[in-house]
Formats: sequence, structure tokens, C-alpha cells
Amino acid sequence: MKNLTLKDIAIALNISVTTVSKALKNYPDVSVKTKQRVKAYAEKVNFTPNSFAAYLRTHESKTIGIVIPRLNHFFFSSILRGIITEAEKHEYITFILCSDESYELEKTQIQRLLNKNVDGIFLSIADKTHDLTHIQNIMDKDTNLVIFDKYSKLTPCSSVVIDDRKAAFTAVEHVIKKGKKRIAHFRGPLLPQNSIDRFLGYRQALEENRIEYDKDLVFICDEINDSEGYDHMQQILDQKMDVDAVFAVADLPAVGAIKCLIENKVHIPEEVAVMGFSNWLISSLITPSLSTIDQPGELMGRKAFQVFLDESDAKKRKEPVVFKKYEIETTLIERKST
Amino acid sequence: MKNLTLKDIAIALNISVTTVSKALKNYPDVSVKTKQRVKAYAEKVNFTPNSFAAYLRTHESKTIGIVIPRLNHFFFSSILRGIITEAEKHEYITFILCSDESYELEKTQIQRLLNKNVDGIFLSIADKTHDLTHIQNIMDKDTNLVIFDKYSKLTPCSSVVIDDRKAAFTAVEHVIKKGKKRIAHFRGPLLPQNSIDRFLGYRQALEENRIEYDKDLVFICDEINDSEGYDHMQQILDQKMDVDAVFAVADLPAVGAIKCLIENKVHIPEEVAVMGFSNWLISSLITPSLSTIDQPGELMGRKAFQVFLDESDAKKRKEPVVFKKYEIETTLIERKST
DNA sequence: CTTGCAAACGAAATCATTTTCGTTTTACAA
DNA sequence: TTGTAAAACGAAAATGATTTCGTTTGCAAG
Repeated sequence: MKNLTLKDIAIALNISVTTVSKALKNYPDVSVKTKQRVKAYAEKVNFTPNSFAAYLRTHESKTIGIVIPRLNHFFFSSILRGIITEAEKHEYITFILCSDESYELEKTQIQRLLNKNVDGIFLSIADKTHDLTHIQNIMDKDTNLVIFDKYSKLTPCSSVVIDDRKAAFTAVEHVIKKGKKRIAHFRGPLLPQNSIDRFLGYRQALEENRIEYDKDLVFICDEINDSEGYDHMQQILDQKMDVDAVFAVADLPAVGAIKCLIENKVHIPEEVAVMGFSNWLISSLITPSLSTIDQPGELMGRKAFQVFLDESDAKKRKEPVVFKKYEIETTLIERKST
Repeated sequence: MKNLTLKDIAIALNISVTTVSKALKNYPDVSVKTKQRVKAYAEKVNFTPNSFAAYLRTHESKTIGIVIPRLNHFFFSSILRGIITEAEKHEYITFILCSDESYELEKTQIQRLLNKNVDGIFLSIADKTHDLTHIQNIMDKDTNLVIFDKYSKLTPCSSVVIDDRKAAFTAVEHVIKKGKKRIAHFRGPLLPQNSIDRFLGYRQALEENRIEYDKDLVFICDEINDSEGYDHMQQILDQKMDVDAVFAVADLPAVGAIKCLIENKVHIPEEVAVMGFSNWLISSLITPSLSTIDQPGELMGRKAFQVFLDESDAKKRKEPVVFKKYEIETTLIERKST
């Protein structure tokens, strides 16, 4: 069964293709009677206009694309959900690509989205992304771009992020208020701004509470997973370091640390408290449950789409687009691990 | 900066649009010299053909669509990853939609994909899907369909699944071998075939090991999450039921059960063993770690795409398409909870 | 010098929709 | 009855790539 076209309807009703098209789009120069006839028939035969042909004229694909560094990732999945559901409400449909934290892939995938003439691109840049020529390509093609979570300070576009520094500050201060003074930090890799900012928040919290910063208490997680957290924790225990709390850059390393502490029969939080970051589902399910910072992914996704829509509208009205940085509020979630 | 077209290249090189198109697609009736000239120029100006215009002639969109019931879900994310990465290798790009387990949404989303003229649809049907008219729409439009994980026995298409019954059988037998005899089952809702099959596997394992089936030991999880597992477990403890193991339909309810057991200071696995299903990341991270059945999502996704590709090729060669059911192997993962 | 043929190129149709612009029809006042 | 404006409709161009079918050119054989 081949696809129905305007022509088929036109022949069936013995009118022109033009009139059918206009009737369906409520043009004023079609009589009410004809409109009804056309719409009724289109409904009956379940006609839907061919989006490809439509694009050729309108140059609106009603399509967006998302590039994220990881797919199997609670936080990014939440963002996806936010963008997709919001997009659906506005009749947009979403391509998804995963860069696997690779700059090369990120580049080709963006090119692929541009080739598909998406109306907007949503990007969380990979840890290893160093230059921004691929982003320039998006600009050159005049495609809307919204960056979320992982950003670079240099990108000429709007972004939806959290205040990593402030959130980390809150997290560490919470631990300090619990009476902890020797707080280790499992930080992320050197490159993405997020891990830098969270580290800075950590330092600032120490500083403002007159706790001396000890660089030996900072451990780098090259990959943000549980085993790095486990290993760092084990090292702390092996070396009998004086540590009474850990603030991890994300929930997974924190969970790894907890696993290690349990296996070594160290009491949480009495002997060592553990603080995560992101509020993944897992943080509420482990025992003891993990205190963390809630990073509302779905909300960020929805906001990102709205930003896109606003800029898209502005462009249509030929207004100048001003780039903004939207900071979504995070909240401290206190659980048993602190 | 507007999009480059064949015409732009043609003008620049002072040849016809036809020749440019043919040169880029390696037609034999273009001289080697011209081909080189065209390709070099196209490369230089970073030309990519407009996919919408191409579709209009070829009727191949090089696009696929996935509809899944949940997005923020470890197993489905893995499948996504499998399909997307495999699709990318073959120059396909992927739309994603989420039905939220709603039949209505599933229906409209499939319609949306059909409107976008995707070459193939990958579907895991929602729990609440009862009739299959929307699937008929896919057939009517002669679009390839591959069903994975959640399937219905009635759908006229290929599917990539696991043998839920056998896997559940293996899981329960494992628990029995550990010396357990009073094994409760937290089953899924009544509708999807998976929870039925897992339940049947559970019964079969009991039967073949001469353990009497006790319907009071079967609890239904309407939503497959941790809190239902927690609540059922609490009920078992409150009523002091004679239970020495639990086999849950999925990892989340199993994790809930573990949480409950820990809080009630019941020893795992000595007093009560817990068996999950799916091998979510979380199952290896909690303490005690959860024994489970590994359901290789990414592999299933890759297989699903290959099935699509095969059927797609068969269609192109006008060969008849025979629908097959591919069963992916699952493996028992023994951890501390048993 | 013609004919035949292959190599190289291009005109034009095609895909399905949108939209401009022109034509026909209708309605109503003069 | 005629004139005129508005209402209703349709022809055709345009979107950009693909592909069929011709056309041109050069060259060799007859």
C-alpha cells in the first residue's frame, strides 16, 4: 500500500492539488464547504502530508537532535526524557546520538545531524572535546544550539546548567556541619568544567569554615564509576589516612566508596561519612542510603527545549537572539550516609 | 550562510547539475577528470546532499525509530545503545520516543514515526497495550518492524527476545540448589508476556524439584520498582511467613527486598536469599551484591538492527520476508545474595 | 565522405508539497 | 442587463536531488 498524496485526494474529490493543500491548511480562499469535504476525506483515508516534500518548501524539519556523551547513565537519561517529552508536545521529533565521550564521534555526529537539517541541536560536550570547530559548523548553518550540563565557557550559545561550585559548596558544608574536618574529595578528570567547579566549591567550603586544604586528600577519578571510588577509598584505609568524610564528584564513586567501607567494616557515617552528587536512583536504594545533591535532569531537559523554542521563535520574527545561561536550582538531599 | 546545493557546485564549475550529481555518485558516464574536479570542490566547500530532496526520489530516509515504554531504565538504555551504535555504522540515524507504558502514546508515536517515513521501527510494547491496530498501520505502510523484549505473540514481525521462562527456571533452580525450599516470587503485572513466562519458569523449577507450589508465596508488583519489593518483603516478615528465598521479576524489586531485609536485620542469604532478574548496574553495587540473570541489552539491540537490515535488503531484492524469533542467551550471575 | 559507435555531458521529468499569481465564478449593485 | 468586486479555485513555479533519455563530440571503420 503506497503512501497517499495530495494528488490522490485531489483526484478522488475531483478538485486541484492546490485546493486540497489549502483546505487542509485552512487558507481563507477555500470555501467552507470544500474545506469540510477535503478534511472529511483526508480523515477517512488517514492522510498525512509527506514531511520531506514539506521541508523542501518550508525549510522546517520539525526535528531536533541530541548528542550526549553517555546513554546508559541515569542523569543523561533524565535529561533526554525532559527534552523528548517537551519536544513531542510541540510536534518535534528527536534524533539521539551518543558520543561515548569521544571528540571525534561528537564531531561526526553533529555533522550527521546538520545533514539531516535538524532545527536544533542539544549538546553536552564530551570530556575530551578540546576545540570547537564542530560547533562553528552549527553556527555557520544557522542551526539553533543549546548546551546542557557539560559546557565550555567559550561556546557562543545558550546553556542550561547547574551552579556546580555552589552545589558542591553546599554539599561539603553539610558534611562540615556534621562535625567532619578531614574531608577527602574524589574529583573528576581535569578537563570538564564541572569537575573543576565542584572541586572549587569543595575548597571554598573548607576555606570559609577555616579547615585547611590538604592536597593529599584529593583523588582524581579518570573514569567516573564505582570502582575508582572503591579503589581510592581502599587506598585511604590501607594508608590509615586521617579521613572522616568523603565528598565524591558523583554518586557512582560515592557508592564505590560505601561498598569499600562496608567491606572493611568501617561505620558510616560515624567513622567516615560519604557525600555523593547527582541523586541517581541508586543513591536512595543502597544501604546506608547516600546523601547527595539533586541535579534535576528532567527539568533541565525541559528548560533546554524551551530555550530552543524561544530562540527559534525569535529568529522567525527576525529578532536578534541573545544567548543566556540558565542555572537550574539544585537541592541537598540528606540521607543516612552523613 | 545558506545550504549549498548541487546547483551551486554546477555554477561554480560551469557544468550541469546532472553531471555534478553523477560525479558524486560515481556514475560511469562521467569522465575521471570531471569526477575529480567535482569531488575536490565538494570536499572543499563541505557539501552534503540535502537528505529531504534525496528522499523524494529514492524513498529511503535512512532513518529508524524506536519506541520504548521507559527511558530512565537501565535495560532499555542498553538496548537503545545497541540499536543506535549499530545503526550509526550503517549511516542510519535514530528517532527515539517513549510511550511511558501508555497504549495511547504508543499509538500516536508510531503514527508520528510513520509520518516521518522511517525505514524501520523498533518497538517494545507497553504493558497496557491490548490491541494491535497501530501495528497494522506499520504493516500497511510496508515499514519494517522489529519487536524486542516485551512482545505479544500475535505480532506479524520478527522479534529479538530472551527465553524468559528458561531464564527464570535457571534462576529459581539456582536458588533451590542453594538449599532453599520456601521460595517466594515477586511477579510482574498480569499482562506482559514476560512476567507470565518468568512466573511459569518459577513454577516449573519448583515442580521439577518436587517443591510444592504455594500461591500465597506469589506477590504481584503492579509497578516494577523497589518500593513494591520492599513492601512485599515487609509483609512477609510482618506475617512471619515461612520464606527462605525470594525470586523477583526484576532487579529493582529485588533491591527493595534486600533493603527491607537489611533494615529488619535478616541475614542474606543465610536466612533469606534474594534473586533478581536483568543484571542492572545496581545489582553489583549494593551490599550484599545481588545474584541475577544477565539480560544482554546491548547485544539484543545490535541483533535487532541486524534483523532490520536483513529484512530491508530482502525487500529490496524483492525476496519474501520471513519473520523470525531470535532468542538471545541469558546467563546466571551468582553474587552474594544467594 | 559517410556511417557507426562509444564516451561524455545535459535537458527535463520526477518525487510531494507549498505558495504566488492569475483565472473563473458568483453575487450584488447600478 | 451590465459592471464590478469579492470569493473560490487552479496553473505553475519552486524546493533539491535523482535518473531517464537524448544530444553532442570525437574517432575509427567502411
